[in-house]
Amino acid sequence: MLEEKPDRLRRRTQETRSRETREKLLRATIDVLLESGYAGLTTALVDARAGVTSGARVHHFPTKADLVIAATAYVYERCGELGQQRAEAASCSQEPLRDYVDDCLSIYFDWPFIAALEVVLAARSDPALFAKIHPVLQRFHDGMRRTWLEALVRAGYDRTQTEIDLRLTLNLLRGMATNRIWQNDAEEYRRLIDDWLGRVKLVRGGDATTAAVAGPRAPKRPRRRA
Amino acid sequence: MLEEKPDRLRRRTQETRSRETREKLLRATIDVLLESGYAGLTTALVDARAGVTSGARVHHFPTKADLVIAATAYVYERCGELGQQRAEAASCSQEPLRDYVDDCLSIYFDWPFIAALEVVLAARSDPALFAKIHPVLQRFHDGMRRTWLEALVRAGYDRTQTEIDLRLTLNLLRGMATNRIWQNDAEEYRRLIDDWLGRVKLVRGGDATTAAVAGPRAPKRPRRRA
DNA sequence: TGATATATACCGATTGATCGGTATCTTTTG
DNA sequence: CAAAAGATACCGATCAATCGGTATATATCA
Repeated sequence: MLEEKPDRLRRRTQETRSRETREKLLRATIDVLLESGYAGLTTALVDARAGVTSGARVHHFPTKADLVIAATAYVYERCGELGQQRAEAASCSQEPLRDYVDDCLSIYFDWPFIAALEVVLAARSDPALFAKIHPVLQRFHDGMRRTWLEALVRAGYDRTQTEIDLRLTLNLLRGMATNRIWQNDAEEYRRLIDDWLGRVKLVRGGDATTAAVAGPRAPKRPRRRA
Repeated sequence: MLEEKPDRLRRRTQETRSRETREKLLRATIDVLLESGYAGLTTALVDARAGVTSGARVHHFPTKADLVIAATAYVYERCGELGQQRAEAASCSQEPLRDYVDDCLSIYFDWPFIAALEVVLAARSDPALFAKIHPVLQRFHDGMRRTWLEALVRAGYDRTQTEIDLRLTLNLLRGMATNRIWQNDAEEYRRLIDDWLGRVKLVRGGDATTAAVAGPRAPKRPRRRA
């Protein structure tokens, strides 16, 4: 009864097997979270989606909470890395605040926001879950804010004002993202965002048509407050 | 066998009994929704909170979904009425956009938003629930937008620009409200809102210090676009 | 008015299904 | 072989909904 599996298919170390199963489970958890919500997320659904038995799941993630937390952290990690890359690229862009918006949109107008919101809302009435999820969120948001702030400062933007601009922009987009759950009027969002970006330019540079466009090339600190 | 119940306690019509029970159930549903979330909302919890038997609940609201939908509509109705009153009062106020913000805050920075978000997010993955909840949301938002827009126009604001301002403001506040679920930094929100209101004034009137303040007393149409 | 009929409100035990978690056994890897 | 990984069977708790029945209010009519 010798196994005749070709060598190219063998050589599966335990670490590899383990990692693969874990990843399948995490991805499946996100999928189910998006499709059925936290309330509809059952371990059986995750097992089926991942193509894994319940025993395997329990082996890696003893409880449902462990699974959800790990999945959320997994998502945020990817998003954080992506954001960092984009921020770096944006620091020598023509319109870095627009790049920030685009980066936010890729999170808030897409599945990562939905997944996170499902978990956050569930954690609202589950102290144990909240305690574990809070540091993950905190870390991600602090990192993103810091990364983008530095990138914009490097591009010649005023630090104090930009800090406010970033926060306003983020909350504006987050509000739209929340609304999008039940009403997705993409055209309206686009118009509002354009209008908003126009105002930020106006306030920053004093003149709408020249200031921000000059941004990176002429880092002469175009400040102006109140 | 004459009944000697004093007259002041008798005369409970069926309609009265019915209304009382229904209202107790709806309030209890909101309470449980806020305390335990949609996932943690069980009919037994609602029964206990309302001080009503399961039979009574079923009689008025056959299914859990019926209960939740009715409760949500109940909340939105109250909020809509309140908003209408506030908008009317604001049309002859010193700073009506600030009044709009305050009205929004009373909804978004308080329990109505939480309750609504729980339901909306649940409805996201429950088509039947979604179909029933969508008209309720649509109606409320359209009403509020229209009410406040007319109030501000009456106060002398430019219609086209104000429509955008209202939408931007709403989404900004909604974004903060969503963030508040897991991180409540009231002081930061206050600063951001002030900054935002300052910019809106700036754009509208051309001059930050005079334009909007002049609003109601001198409704000389302080328009000025682009 | 008062007796009767009917409709509405309410009760609570039960049920069938679901779900998270445990316990145990088998397979794979080192 | 030993230990990690994975599979299978099962348990106890929970929950939404059903259902047969009682109590109260209202309509009908003699």
